[in-house]
Amino acid sequence: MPRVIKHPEIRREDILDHAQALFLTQGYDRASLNDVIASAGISKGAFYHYFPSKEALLEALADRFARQALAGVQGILDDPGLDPLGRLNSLLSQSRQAKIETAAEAWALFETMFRPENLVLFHRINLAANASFSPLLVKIIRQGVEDGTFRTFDPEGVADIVMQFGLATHDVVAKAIAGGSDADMEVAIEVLEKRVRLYEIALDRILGLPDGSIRIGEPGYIRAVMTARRKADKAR
Amino acid sequence: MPRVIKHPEIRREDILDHAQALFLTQGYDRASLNDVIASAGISKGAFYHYFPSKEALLEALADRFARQALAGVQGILDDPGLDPLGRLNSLLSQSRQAKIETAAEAWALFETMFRPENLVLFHRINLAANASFSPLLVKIIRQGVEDGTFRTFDPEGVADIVMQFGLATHDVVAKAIAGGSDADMEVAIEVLEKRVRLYEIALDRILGLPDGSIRIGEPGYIRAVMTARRKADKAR
DNA sequence: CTATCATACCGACCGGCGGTCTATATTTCA
DNA sequence: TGAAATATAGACCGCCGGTCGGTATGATAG
Repeated sequence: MPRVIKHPEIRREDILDHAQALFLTQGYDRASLNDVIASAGISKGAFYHYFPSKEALLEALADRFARQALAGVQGILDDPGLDPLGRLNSLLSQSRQAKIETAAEAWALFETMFRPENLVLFHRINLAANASFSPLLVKIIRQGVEDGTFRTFDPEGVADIVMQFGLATHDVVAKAIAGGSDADMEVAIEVLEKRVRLYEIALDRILGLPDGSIRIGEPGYIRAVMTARRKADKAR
Repeated sequence: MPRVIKHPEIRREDILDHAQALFLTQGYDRASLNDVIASAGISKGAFYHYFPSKEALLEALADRFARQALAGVQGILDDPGLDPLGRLNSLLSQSRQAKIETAAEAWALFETMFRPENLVLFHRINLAANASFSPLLVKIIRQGVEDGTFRTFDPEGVADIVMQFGLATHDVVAKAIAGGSDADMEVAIEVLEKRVRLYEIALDRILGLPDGSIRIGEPGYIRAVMTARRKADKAR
């Protein structure tokens, strides 16, 4: 039987792909290394040739996630068509408004990301994302402070709060999505929209802006994700 | 050899004590069940008589933590000597101002709590603490809204933000403590105090209070913890 | 074309893990 | 006092992440 040898980088990405699928569905702890190598169709020796440990695999996966997420938004920083407030709003609504047609994917992600068995994976991704997003945010806020749009004595701190709110929003969305009946969903949507409004106003005031300046995502997005969920449920 | 049989509840607490010591020093994943039972001086059979799994042990530990933490503050809710703002401030500074003489303990806790291997343990504790603290916070904020001290349309949301800030502060403290030289420490203290001031002002504005109303802990607390750290370092 | 060597890969094997199970000791109380 | 309920012991199980000696493959130099 001839051994199939792919280009090293492709093989590495291959392993990451299979690991991602398994980790997201079963969790980092529950998906064993044997599962990963079986899924990828390689031997243990091959795996340990590319990664020094299961832990390192997790780390690489988190890095890849963060890099992909960052790639989608880093154009915002230098977009000459936007002022600082516009940039901040673009960044805040990016992941949400992006493409409503992928709401089903968004649901799948939310559904898996906040399951407790994915805590470790999620935490790593978060660390990596934080490390790449935070400087971007800080730059935007600094630009705004310089041109007088924003008022704050601690741009890094505000950036941290923005990241916290972003994460918390995802958390609330995940909880809303987890709900059962249609009535539950409507209530959850209301709660969620109230929460998002609170975060918007909070950021307005922290940055010394008039209420209504900051806009986090489209309200329709939540309903779109929920509808995608309903469809996915029916399909089962 | 006569078998020593303690009162069931005492035995359970005993196991929790030993597990706590091991989990906090080595982390939940690294400390094996065998380590726990060896430390507690019991057999595997005895352990599984009291807990259905290692996971359940973790859960019980988190619950105990949360219960202890809550016990220290629940008197605040009904303290007739405090108005809503006073209650909120008491709650916010409680864990910090409490007893400066235990700064060494506080350092030990911080030092261990934020180590990555304790992520799982810490997350559980946090969930449990959140579940018990949040209703308390919501009640206080509602009281304030009713008597006109606070202005917000989403008390639960504000409570969530308060919890977020509290956690983030701990995180920043932990990072500050992790630093190396004395100069590093001074810088870290400055950053931290700036951050706390930001959180205070943010909460002021979110709740429609004049700047300077909310007070999160004593500024001296941080320095006290840092000093305790320096002592502990020297002792080693 | 061939010898050489680093790279890519294989899978049996290892210690230790969380958890199960059967047997036994101890307590409780009719 | 004796039987049922509770508490404890520790050998054992399947599986996990990781190691290791060995083999196949590809690039390079003579």
